[in-house]
Amino acid sequence: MIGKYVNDMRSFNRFYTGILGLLNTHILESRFSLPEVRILYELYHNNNHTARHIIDILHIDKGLLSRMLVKFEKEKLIAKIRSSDDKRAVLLSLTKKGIAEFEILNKASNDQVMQLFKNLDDQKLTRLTHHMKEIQRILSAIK
Amino acid sequence: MIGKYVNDMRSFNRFYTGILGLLNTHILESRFSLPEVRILYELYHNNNHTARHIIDILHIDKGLLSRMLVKFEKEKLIAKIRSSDDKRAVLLSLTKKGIAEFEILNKASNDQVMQLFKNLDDQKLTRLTHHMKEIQRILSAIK
DNA sequence: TAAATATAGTTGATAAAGTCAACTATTTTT
DNA sequence: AAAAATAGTTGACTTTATCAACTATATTTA
Repeated sequence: MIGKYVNDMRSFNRFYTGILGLLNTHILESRFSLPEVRILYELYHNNNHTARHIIDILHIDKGLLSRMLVKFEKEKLIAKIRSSDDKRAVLLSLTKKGIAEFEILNKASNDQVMQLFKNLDDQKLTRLTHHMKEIQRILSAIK
Repeated sequence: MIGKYVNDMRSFNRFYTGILGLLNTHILESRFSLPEVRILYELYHNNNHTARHIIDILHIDKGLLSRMLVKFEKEKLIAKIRSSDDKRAVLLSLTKKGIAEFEILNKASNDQVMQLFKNLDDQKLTRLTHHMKEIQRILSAIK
């Protein structure tokens, strides 16, 4: 019965919402909001994103994004360069300062996960991440 | 190296944040907010919760919760009864209307997951939920 | 190719969500 | 019995998010 699977997934979703909440607490103590961190992440890993691209990936409101980018620019975390291909669009990239800031956040996030792992031995971690990869693999197929 | 595991988990977290976002879109189209739905869920599954209990489970601000409960009461979704054991505390329970409303939401959430599952065969679903349960089991140990 | 339509991004007005501290009424601790 | 702690409410405020209107440029289509 498929309903059983549905219940299992929903149970997991509630559980994992708690885990994600736990891991996000430290970020909320930083000077960045969660969506801000996600934007920085995208820019760190892929230079010359456009705002549109970020909207598509993160499903964030374009008005909200625009304002956050203005804030980032004011703080000199990002640079905006108008695209020569499409003059409506703006190419976004982290500045050195932006990169440095992100790396601090990133380090803190790693530490946070590390903390979570501290009572798990190597075998458990191997299994844990194996299960995660499998879920990712299975669910990626449904796009 | 433990750093590998950390990266794997963080990759999964980003991925699964997207899945949860996808599944929550329909809820955000309902007349309830996400935390409101989570509260209704708790009350549906455990009668005579106190507000404190819900705060501990959902890590929600008590001011915010208090207001949401007022809203629920106005809409006759919940009933509040002052505890006789502890007269500061209030016991919360869903009314018939609250139960009915929750069941509608719950049905919609099930349908949403069902939709996600529609391209996955039974074997994949068995595996998927197996991995989820294992993750839940491993991570539950770190409390 | 000119007109209509669509898209990228910005801005203003608002609404919804979340935070924080002060406060009342109890209960528990010392 | 006084002091400290807890449950819940309320008010003031900040942060996030939503939505529509708008400018500038690109793309489509008649």
